[in-house]
Amino acid sequence: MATIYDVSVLAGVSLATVSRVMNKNTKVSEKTEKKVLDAMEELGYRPNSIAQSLASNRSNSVGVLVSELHGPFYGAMMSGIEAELRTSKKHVIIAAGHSDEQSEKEGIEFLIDRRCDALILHVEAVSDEYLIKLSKGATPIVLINRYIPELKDSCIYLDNQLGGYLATKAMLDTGHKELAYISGPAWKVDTQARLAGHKQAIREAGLTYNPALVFEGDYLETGGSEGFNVLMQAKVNFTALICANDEMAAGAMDAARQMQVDIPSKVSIIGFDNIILANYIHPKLTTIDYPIGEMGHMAARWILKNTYQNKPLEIKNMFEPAVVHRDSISKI
Amino acid sequence: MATIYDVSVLAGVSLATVSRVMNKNTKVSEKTEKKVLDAMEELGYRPNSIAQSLASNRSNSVGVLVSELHGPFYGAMMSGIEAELRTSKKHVIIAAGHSDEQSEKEGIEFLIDRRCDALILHVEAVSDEYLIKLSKGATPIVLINRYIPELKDSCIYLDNQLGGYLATKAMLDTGHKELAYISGPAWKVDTQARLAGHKQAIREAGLTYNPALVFEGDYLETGGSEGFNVLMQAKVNFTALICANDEMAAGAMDAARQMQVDIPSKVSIIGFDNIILANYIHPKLTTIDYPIGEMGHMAARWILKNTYQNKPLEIKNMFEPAVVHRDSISKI
DNA sequence: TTGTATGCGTTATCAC
DNA sequence: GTGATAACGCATACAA
Repeated sequence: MATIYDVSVLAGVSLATVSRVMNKNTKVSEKTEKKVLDAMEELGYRPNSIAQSLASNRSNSVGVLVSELHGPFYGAMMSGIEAELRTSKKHVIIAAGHSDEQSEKEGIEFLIDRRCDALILHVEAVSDEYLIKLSKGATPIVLINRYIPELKDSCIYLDNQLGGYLATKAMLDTGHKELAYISGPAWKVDTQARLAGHKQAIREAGLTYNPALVFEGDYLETGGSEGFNVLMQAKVNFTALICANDEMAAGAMDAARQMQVDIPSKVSIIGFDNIILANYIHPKLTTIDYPIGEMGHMAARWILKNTYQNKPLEIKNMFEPAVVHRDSISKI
Repeated sequence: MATIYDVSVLAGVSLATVSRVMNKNTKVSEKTEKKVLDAMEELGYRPNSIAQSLASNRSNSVGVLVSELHGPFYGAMMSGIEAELRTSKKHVIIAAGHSDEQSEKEGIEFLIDRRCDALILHVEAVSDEYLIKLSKGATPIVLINRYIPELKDSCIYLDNQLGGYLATKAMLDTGHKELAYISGPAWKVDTQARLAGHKQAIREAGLTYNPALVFEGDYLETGGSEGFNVLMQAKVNFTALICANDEMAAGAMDAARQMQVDIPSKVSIIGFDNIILANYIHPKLTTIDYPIGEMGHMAARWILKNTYQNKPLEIKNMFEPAVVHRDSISKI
């Protein structure tokens, strides 16, 4: 592979001059520039970005840590990030954290060792303290889907409580008064926020919150089915079921079908996240839109602005969810 | 950040010795090793992988080019790749090609410039010639989901024709004789192979292939709906519909529901790919399993073996699809 | 076993 | 406007 040195020899200029025409930061006379460009062309020269990084202390890469690489949610997020970064010639290094503390920490260290210029983290298992300490380090970080007061400017998050509120409100507004709820794992912050929104809506409606109508799921389809079965067998009545994510809603719908419980005439269901699946199942799932792709874009833009000083970009930290009306809720 | 130099000073040894204890390739006395390790610990030393790469001419990173970052298919693939590579401390740099020739080429150059040790490519738009020429370069490449005779040892692919054959055979075996087919875009190689398998099965069954029963879709849900509608409006009868991928099958099922055509009693449907969606829709979609996650693993293993000389790993180039029986086919 | 010296391909700070 | 030359942080051939 041709190096900058080869180019300089062929062009009959110094090594520094070649570097200059590449980086366009210093004036170079037109004719020497042409000589250099021609030499590059002839040699098929491609800069070695590793060497560039070492010398400039900039890797032009941003590390992204997600829980899983598969799944519709993270796909949309990474797609948003990549699209935004690509236009600025930055690139993405990915790692998976698997929602496990040790694994998440390893992933983060891994990315820092690669000298990423900044990190976009979607982490669930590490503590706030760890992240706060991390943010004091040399590598800027932006948090997606997590809100930490001390780090609020670098958090891109959804108002999960509002989402839980809106989901519940959608049921209340259509006349439902007996509401069941399938939540995510209790330790997750978004689980807590969504449930808090649920309670808030119930309170505002003058109803009383009944823990017997809540089932703790796992954000997986199976948890949804299980939750539906458990709730049906319990001695509680409900006409509406709020699921903390779409996958559990799909599982619940499946369980309902097996029990011959018609959706939505017998039980109305609403999901959360608006993953692509929601539009495919039958009846099409009414859900809460989680603009994760847009949030990925925003996280990338945050980095473009704060780490690469690109432009005076507008940053929006908090995103608001909205109800996507489809066919899984019926009036009562 | 502490450098190898800082460590050497604190440990009272030479710079080279520190490097040695890191790379474990040369013998170092136990006590000096301990001195070094302690110094590293004390300084919180983390090797600069950029500098390592420059000096060793190894980036320990493999570039992955996929068409899209979102979507269940690529997610599963990347997940397989990352899992396999992570265990060997290699990392993944991703780029998206968007099924566009120019974009795919840019992505590839981008990854090569980053001095990836090897590339895993899922490309559709670039020509065989381009890839053959590329393979002669310094960076090893492995192709996923593409078969090029000249490059066969570095291709990890599915027997798409067999898949098309099996899908059709599944219909024939349950008594169907009037088969409609919704294909992908004609220019794609997997489209062609799947259709070829379809024709082969028809031929073997002693039936005649009727182009009027084939609709060219786009591998998207909308293409499936459109295809179903077009086929229904045409003056052709069919009791079975073979879709070249699951998304189109889902679209077709949706169109069928709107036309009050019951699946599978009136029309049986089979998909292709076995994306996660197939298990969520109703009726659960019978389809052809595409072990893309496993193939991602294998591609990564190929690189571990050929580029990093890791172990005597077994490489399987061709994967065979299999029918996943669910609920969208009924006997006739 | 350990140390010295050189190179990897750039960028950047000086001079001129 | 252009050219030397010193970093950048590490690996490694060669000595000792």
